[in-house]
Amino acid sequence: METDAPDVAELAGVLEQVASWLRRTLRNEEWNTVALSVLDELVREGPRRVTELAALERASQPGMTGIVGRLQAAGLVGRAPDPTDGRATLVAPTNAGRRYIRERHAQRAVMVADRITTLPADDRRALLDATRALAALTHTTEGAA
Amino acid sequence: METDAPDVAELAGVLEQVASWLRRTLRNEEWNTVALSVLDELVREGPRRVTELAALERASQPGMTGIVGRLQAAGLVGRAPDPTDGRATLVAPTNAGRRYIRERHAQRAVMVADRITTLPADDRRALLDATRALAALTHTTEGAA
DNA sequence: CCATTTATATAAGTCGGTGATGTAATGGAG
DNA sequence: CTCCATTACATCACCGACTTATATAAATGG
Repeated sequence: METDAPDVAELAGVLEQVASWLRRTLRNEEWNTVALSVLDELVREGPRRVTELAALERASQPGMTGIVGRLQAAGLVGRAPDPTDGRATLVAPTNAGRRYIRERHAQRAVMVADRITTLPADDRRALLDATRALAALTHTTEGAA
Repeated sequence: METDAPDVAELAGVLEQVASWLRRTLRNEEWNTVALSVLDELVREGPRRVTELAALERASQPGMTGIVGRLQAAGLVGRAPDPTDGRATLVAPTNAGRRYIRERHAQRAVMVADRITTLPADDRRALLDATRALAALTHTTEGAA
């Protein structure tokens, strides 16, 4: 067997360790992972309904209502009635929310950069080369079935 | 400026999206992230004290005692007194715990493999080539200061 | 052998989550 | 238009997991 060629199972294991490392390192005291993910999604993709957010994060609708409520109380998102459907509420980031995400991204970039500078040059190269592929990995196409 | 060359900030952003994707996709109903990480750590690295685990996961010691207690109640880990220090408790995985982690890793590998097969060949290549670098990224040397 | 420190367990309280349910708006059938 | 089923969101009651503070037991230093 060729022990040098990493296989998919090995990659899968490493990915989970990366997730675990990020979780321990980027931990945020004031907002939990789901709330941050919601805010990030809203900043990246624009306004969303509460139910859409709940489905995205695999959370319950009441749970998402609570998260949105806390984000709103902190001034990071706003609620507005959906003009196309009177039952729905559109959640959108405020300027403060966008700024918060921007600052968090900057901190995170610094942390990752610090870490990367300690790696050998070929590892650094491999990581940067994999950026696009990693992004493609997360662009879920789970609608296909 | 060269828009084609991904920089570190972009990589950092993508990494967080990978973490978010893994969180949503590999979600486990019966055990939370920290408990799974603890069990994984014990299987990979061997027995650990409760306090060591708490520090690793950045959790409080009582919180970790609870997690270990639930894992023990489910038969996935065992407690034993540390022969070198009567105050300490060594937590070690049981065979059932090792089997649980093995099965979870297998499921995870299948999921990642499915996802990867839908990617273009060069993305697949880039990801596999980055496996070692990603692993290196998580081998924290934060003791250095 | 007593005092201090260390490792873990227990207790009380808080916070965030879920399921069940209520309310308001939409949309199709008659 | 009226009625009814469906949909979107909010509210309620409850539960589980985490936190700080404290207790217990063992090690360590005089």
